[in-house]
Amino acid sequence: MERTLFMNFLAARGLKLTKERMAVLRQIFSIHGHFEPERLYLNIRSSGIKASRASVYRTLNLLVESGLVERISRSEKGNVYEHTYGHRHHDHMICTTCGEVIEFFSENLEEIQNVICTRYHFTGTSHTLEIRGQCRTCKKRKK
Amino acid sequence: MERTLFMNFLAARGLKLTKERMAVLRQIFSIHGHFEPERLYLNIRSSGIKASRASVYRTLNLLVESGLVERISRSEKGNVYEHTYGHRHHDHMICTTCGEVIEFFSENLEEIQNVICTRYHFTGTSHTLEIRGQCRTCKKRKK
DNA sequence: GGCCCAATTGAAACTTAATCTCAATTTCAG
DNA sequence: CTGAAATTGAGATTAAGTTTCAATTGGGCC
Repeated sequence: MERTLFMNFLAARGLKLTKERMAVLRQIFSIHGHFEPERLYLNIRSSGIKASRASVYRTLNLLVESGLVERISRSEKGNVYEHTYGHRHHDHMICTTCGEVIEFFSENLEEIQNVICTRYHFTGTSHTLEIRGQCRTCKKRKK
Repeated sequence: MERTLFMNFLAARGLKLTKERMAVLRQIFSIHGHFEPERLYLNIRSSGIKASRASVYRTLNLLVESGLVERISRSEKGNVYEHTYGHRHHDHMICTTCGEVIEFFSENLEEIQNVICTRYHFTGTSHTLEIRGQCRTCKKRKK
């Protein structure tokens, strides 16, 4: 699982397996869905493990490089991440009022992108689609 | 044109039409394509008009609110904007090898997104689709 | 196990984009 | 033209994220 993959990644780079790095990894994969670095840091803290903000950020970057975690957006108040290992690809809708993130997937959308790539002789390897607007709740509230 | 639209927007809000705001507007619409706030500020400066960074940022936000300008991404080094008025909406393909940016538009893609939004009771106001991969030239070269 | 050294850590300083403060200035309705 | 309200600029402030560097630690090697 992700633990082994991360260990292999570290080994391949001559990096060390520290308790701080393990704590970050464990915490990230225990979070269901999106998270911000600060929340990650606080979660780790409140779980009794001591790790500095610097280490949390450093490990986060390593995890992104390893492909286990992906940065999915930059909000007003910083980056948002999610772990990708064990997660099917999906896109996001983001409510600009409350910040809620809705995940969705559309086979149709994927297919059309392939068609477009072919038309432009482009070899697509990945994509990010972010739809911004208002979620049901915020839309109602505004009335 | 954009000038009139912006003036109407300001008037509707009881805001004033200042030379600084006009300078920002003029500069933005003279830039073909994407720009960053800092570049905008420097351009205005070097064109002889004096306007502070604060005013540039403040006006930029007003323009986004008015719908004349759109923030298209948040890069490592700040936000990237483009003016939308007089520009048809489009998405981007980015070659990860050479950095080339291909703009494209697909009515199909737009429609499917509307369908998805409806399904999730989400009121989409804008979106960003970025397809990463290799352009024709780089693909050929790699062989 | 124990040695050794490169990698890692934490605390605090730093960086950078963007926002805020507030006194002085400017706009514009009347 | 006048005055109230909005705006401006310079510099202070904020906050996310990175860097610095001395002290600590992991892990290959014997």
